[in-house]
Amino acid sequence: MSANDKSTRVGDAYLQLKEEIRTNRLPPGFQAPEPEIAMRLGMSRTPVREALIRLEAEGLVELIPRRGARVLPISPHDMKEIYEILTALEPEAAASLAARKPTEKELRPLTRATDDMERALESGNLDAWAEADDRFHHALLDLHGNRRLKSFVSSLYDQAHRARIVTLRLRAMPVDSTQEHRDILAHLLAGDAEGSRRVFRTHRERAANELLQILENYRLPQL
Amino acid sequence: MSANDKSTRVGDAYLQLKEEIRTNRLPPGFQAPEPEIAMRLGMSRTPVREALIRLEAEGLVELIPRRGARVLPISPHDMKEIYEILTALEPEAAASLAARKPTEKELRPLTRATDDMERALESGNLDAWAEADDRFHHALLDLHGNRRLKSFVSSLYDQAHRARIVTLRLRAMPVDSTQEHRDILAHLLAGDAEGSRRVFRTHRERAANELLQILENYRLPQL
DNA sequence: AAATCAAATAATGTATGCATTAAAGAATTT
DNA sequence: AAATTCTTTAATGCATACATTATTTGATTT
Repeated sequence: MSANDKSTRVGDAYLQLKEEIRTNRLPPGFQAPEPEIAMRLGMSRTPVREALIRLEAEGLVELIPRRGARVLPISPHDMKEIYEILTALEPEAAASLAARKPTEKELRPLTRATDDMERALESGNLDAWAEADDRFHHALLDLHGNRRLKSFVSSLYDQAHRARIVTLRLRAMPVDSTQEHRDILAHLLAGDAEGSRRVFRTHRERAANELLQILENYRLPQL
Repeated sequence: MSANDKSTRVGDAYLQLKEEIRTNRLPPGFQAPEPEIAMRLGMSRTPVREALIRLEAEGLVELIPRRGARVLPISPHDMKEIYEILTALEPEAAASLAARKPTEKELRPLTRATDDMERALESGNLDAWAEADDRFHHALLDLHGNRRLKSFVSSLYDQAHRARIVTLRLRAMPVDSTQEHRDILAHLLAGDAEGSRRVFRTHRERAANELLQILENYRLPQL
């Protein structure tokens, strides 16, 4: 998960593998036996194995008995599952955050993230946009404070990440999405729980539809 | 998680430790170094270690560098976190299940669980009641079909389990709760999405309040 | 007796060894 | 050539070994 990653081999293996999966350097479907992975990472099988167990628990990897570790591909069905959960959780989190009337200062990280999204949009920097988008959602979870919620939702983000970076380039500029973040922020600032929930929910539903539409149009059954 | 637990030592260690934690034979706060646990389970450290990593990922155990594994206690704050998430997820799941108009036959497991809860209530068998209650919630998740949702919610049940069995005995018979399950079932049978959501949500909110109330009244800051 | 420091103990993190057994490949039969 | 059986190869699951280092114990000093 996140605890003891200070400078142990397990922690290194975990972080490195996770990053390589996120960035598609280890593409979906990639499969390799433990000894090979261990060799690539310059360590013995033991720490690699432990890292893989953690990655499996997070749904990024599958450990197949005699064939090694496999990077799990994401299908449209997976994305449906993920977005269905996000649609239930995030609007609720936004609502309860709004309900406790957060100060402008508290919401600063969200404001900054939204500003950055707008800036990135203007300059057409999609990577920067995606990064700010991610930051917005993570900051919201941080403010909300429910540790379990944050950790679970984060793992869903991680799972969906690859699909998102692919589709990001296959569609028009995310103008709506950016505007929706601005709206959510406004409702949070106003301490409007119901409004926050509603707008966030719309945001997630629209995003999910859009993404699934793209996966379908471009016939991407597997990412 | 759940995949290869056929008859490997890791799988055995995992299942056995999990069960001992659930049933308080390894009580909250219990701590022991790996070699000791390995000895108790009659195997070497290696498989124990791997099992512990999985249990840590599920939030049941904490691995503290030089002190061994610790069974995580559940505090009222933890229960709040857990119930907050369940309150967001389960009603939503019920609603979407209702929306697709499940047949009476499909809902049979829920009916049976509800019947069993009523029977257990009449005969005053609290353990049977708790088992049927659990069964109801799991069956709902199965019907709903979202694998990720089921696995996450299940892990939350597991975390909360100990607190629930303790409080079960510290309160009046769960008459309301049973009735609420009957109601939820009726709404599901009627294919009433909004009704299902509403009733389930009420159910969760009431249950959460009740439980937290008990923890507070009996001064149980740690379970 | 309290405090300080040194030696002993023990737990972890990791590497390595090894038996078992699935998968791949070779050899044989039909 | 296809099918079948036998060999070989190699990956896993687990045990074990070991260096490192936190913790405890014991000795020494004040």
